[in-house]
Amino acid sequence: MVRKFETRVHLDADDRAAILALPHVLRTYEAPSYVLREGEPSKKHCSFIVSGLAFRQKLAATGARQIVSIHLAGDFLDLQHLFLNWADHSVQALNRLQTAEVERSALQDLVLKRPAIGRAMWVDALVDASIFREWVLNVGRRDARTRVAHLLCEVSLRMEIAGLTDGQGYDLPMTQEQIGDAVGLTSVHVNRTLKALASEGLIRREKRHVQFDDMARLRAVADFSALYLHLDRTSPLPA
Amino acid sequence: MVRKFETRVHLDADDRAAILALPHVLRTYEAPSYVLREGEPSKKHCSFIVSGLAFRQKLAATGARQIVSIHLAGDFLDLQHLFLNWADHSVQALNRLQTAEVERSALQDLVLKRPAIGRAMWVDALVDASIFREWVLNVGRRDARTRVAHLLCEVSLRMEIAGLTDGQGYDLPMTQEQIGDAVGLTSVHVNRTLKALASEGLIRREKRHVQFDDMARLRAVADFSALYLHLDRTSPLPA
DNA sequence: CGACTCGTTGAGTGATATCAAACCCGGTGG
DNA sequence: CCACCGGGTTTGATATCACTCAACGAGTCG
Repeated sequence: MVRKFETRVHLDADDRAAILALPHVLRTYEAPSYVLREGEPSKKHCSFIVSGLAFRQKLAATGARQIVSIHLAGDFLDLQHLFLNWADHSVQALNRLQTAEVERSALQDLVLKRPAIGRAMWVDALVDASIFREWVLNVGRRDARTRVAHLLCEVSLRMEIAGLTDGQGYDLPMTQEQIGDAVGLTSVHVNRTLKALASEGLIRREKRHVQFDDMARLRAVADFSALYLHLDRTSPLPA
Repeated sequence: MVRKFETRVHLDADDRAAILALPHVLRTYEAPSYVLREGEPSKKHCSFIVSGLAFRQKLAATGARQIVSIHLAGDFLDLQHLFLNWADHSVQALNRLQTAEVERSALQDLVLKRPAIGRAMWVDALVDASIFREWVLNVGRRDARTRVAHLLCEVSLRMEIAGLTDGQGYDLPMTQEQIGDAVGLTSVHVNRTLKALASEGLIRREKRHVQFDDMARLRAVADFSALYLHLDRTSPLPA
């Protein structure tokens, strides 16, 4: 399962063995529990998602919450803190979440000493950063309709890639309040926006299941381009 | 000068030599010129700032611009793309900008094969990501006053650390429109907000020079905590 | 059958955007 | 030296998107 993540980025040689040899602990979290808390010193271990969804969040002084990214199977949860001393944000489970934990120091070693693995991790971290940038744009410069459409598109595509859906629809286990916190809107306004999208025929939904009939049109509305997800396999530099 | 950056993160052994041995080219950009353009394939070289300021930006379909981060002397400009194939955003000079360029492949090698250097670069990239997250929060969940105050605080502190100011004040070579694009507001509203901050005695300004009399109070207003900048030297894991 | 969380809807408000004009100032050219 | 120009700043008037407050409905859990 760790391997699944590795191959996604680009082929490795035999250091695949090194990864599989990593001692790891499986762990499950229930719905709204914390994997990591803002302000804590970094943990001794580093975890990534085996199944389920999680999100990163930060709090403003007013108490307002901002969800900063969403993660699904195959994503690292605290790669972002692998080399830092303090957690600058919290990570929380969105539904039943299964993670695999490995020793932080062991992972650091792997990353620093095995070039192929290091490269894979770099790609992962840089793509995460790219997503953050896109979110800054999303939240900073797009109107409500575009914002939530964009979120739906991103999650859809990433789920599809992770093999969790066929791109036609999926269950998004987020409350409208959480969606609002992710795109910088009120739950009330998210509700209205979702209804508007539905009445335009851009999405269909019942409960928390979302369905897309015309992804192309939705993407147009969402100002969505998959470029920032860097889905192309990164070459070891064209040599 | 490359060294300055390295020591900032944490001491290295003799691979300092490896860095200094890197062939590099100095280059200067004038005010509004591009260092990198969104959508381009990654360059053959990787540059970081010797002097001057630069910023990253992305465009929405409406033509609206979002500035996604600001960089000053010592910052890497395209570390963010070191292992990716396409630029997902543009980088532009804010004033006269001097950069040092090194071969991308040479840098990759260094990062992947020399653990100490790799660690330093990791820290740099992860801190950048942390700043992106803070910006998502800033733009998503704070009101105008807090947003621009926060931007002023961040730039001030980072400049101070880079030795470019004493924290009492500095020249911010951004138009109000650019400030707006950085915090997700209109230039008009930025103007009003700045005036409000000034009339509250939180900042003094003439032209583009900003002066702080009571940084503590400004930070309180800005909801600013330096935690996300991860200024503490990162230890190679407490061993 | 409460009690709770989440979703939905309405009415009223407010923060920020939009539009437009005036102003300031450094630069340039006559 | 002055007139003009252009980019940036400042200000006012008005518009609007999204927020707030509040209530109600539906589903779920004990």
